[in-house]
Amino acid sequence: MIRLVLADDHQMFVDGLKSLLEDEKDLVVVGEAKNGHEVLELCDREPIDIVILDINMPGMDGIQTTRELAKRHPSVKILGLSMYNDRDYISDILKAGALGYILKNTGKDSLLKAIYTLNEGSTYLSEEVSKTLLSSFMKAAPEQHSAEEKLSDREREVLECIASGFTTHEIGEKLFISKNTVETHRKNLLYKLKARNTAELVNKAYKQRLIQ
Amino acid sequence: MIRLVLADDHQMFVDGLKSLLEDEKDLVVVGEAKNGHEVLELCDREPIDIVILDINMPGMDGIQTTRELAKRHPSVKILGLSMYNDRDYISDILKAGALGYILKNTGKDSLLKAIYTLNEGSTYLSEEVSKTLLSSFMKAAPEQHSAEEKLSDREREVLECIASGFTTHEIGEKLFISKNTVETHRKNLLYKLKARNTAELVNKAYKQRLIQ
DNA sequence: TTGCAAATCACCGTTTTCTGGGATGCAACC
DNA sequence: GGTTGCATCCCAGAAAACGGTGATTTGCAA
Repeated sequence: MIRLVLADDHQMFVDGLKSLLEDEKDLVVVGEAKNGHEVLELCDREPIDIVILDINMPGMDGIQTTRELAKRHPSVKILGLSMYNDRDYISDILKAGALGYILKNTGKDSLLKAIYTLNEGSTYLSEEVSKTLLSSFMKAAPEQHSAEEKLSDREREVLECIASGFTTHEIGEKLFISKNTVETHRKNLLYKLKARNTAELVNKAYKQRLIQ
Repeated sequence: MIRLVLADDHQMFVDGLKSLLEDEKDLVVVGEAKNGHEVLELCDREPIDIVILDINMPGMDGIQTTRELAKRHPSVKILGLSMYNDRDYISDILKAGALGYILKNTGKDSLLKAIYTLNEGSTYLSEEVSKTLLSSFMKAAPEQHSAEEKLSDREREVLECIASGFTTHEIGEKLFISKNTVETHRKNLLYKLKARNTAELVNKAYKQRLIQ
């Protein structure tokens, strides 16, 4: 029996969801909440498997609630729910500790699938959500070809050392090459990334996701 | 009927997986690959629903393959597979365009669940993987207060200029202060962020989200 | 009012980076 | 068999960063 809590400030939505979920034999809704504080109280009081949490709630919102809940009750699985297929919402609530995210316009099937998947500790993101998150990931890493492909393995290695704060001499010792060689790599890196000095080099390396 | 491609450089593993998957009536393994190039060739030749891809392959590895595949055949769903529950692996392959990630030590059930979930375009991360990713997310935004609050406005301003590649002298002109002052700010920045030189300074500034 | 922290400026010697050369061996590709 | 890219090594002068120390002004808060 999976024990659920529903949290949404629209009572009618909660009622609908509740009736829908209780058609399932192995699900039971043990509590409802209109805001974050009520969710935390419910979870403090009795063992809960999954909290289905609207992101947009008055007072303590879904993100904050998730963060606090993940800290106080790490075993409770959190399913984020929202009308908006918004990259920042998705990313924020996942970072805060939610295991899944679905949109309110997705069907019953998707919701049930999310619940059962979360119940075993895995992650579920519905189709549209996956797409949004991926496309933003892809955008975040634009033309790798611009520079990434132009850097040799050795150059990348030296680049990392430079960013880590090692001097040319230290890098030479670390990689068992002469400091002159390291200087050459450094020169080539500056040229390839069009940077004026090490500071800008590290900056551009970050922006082009060559490090971290 | 879901059309699969299996990619792993260990033939025995591929064979085992294949026999396991073909017990399922609605799955068919239409190709096998030992490296990234073979995967791309297979997907160029015929329509594929899901590629199950080992991350650690000789030659073109799983990450690169995913990136290229996502570009050439966006409709193909990619399930990352690896022995290692490594945050960087997981995050890299998801950023590259994979929809799911499971570990080789997970059972048949989890694999099948992943396949069916991916097939409808949703995301699947197995339990351990979710935990790893979450714990790293949680760690990724720790004490911003540690340093952020300690930097003065002026220091932040100088920091940005340094990261942009301006020299001390140039920054002085830009901010209408003496280059000596800029040097002092630079020194204080190095001290406060515990960096050994500008390169590490910019690096740490990024990691602590002080810039960009 | 006292005290502290931030911002400003200064000096100076040492270390490191930056710049712009030149050079060789090796492997892959055409 | 030639070209190209990579890694390796060398040099030397100019520019910048680094490290230490000290000082003044200003503004805010205890």
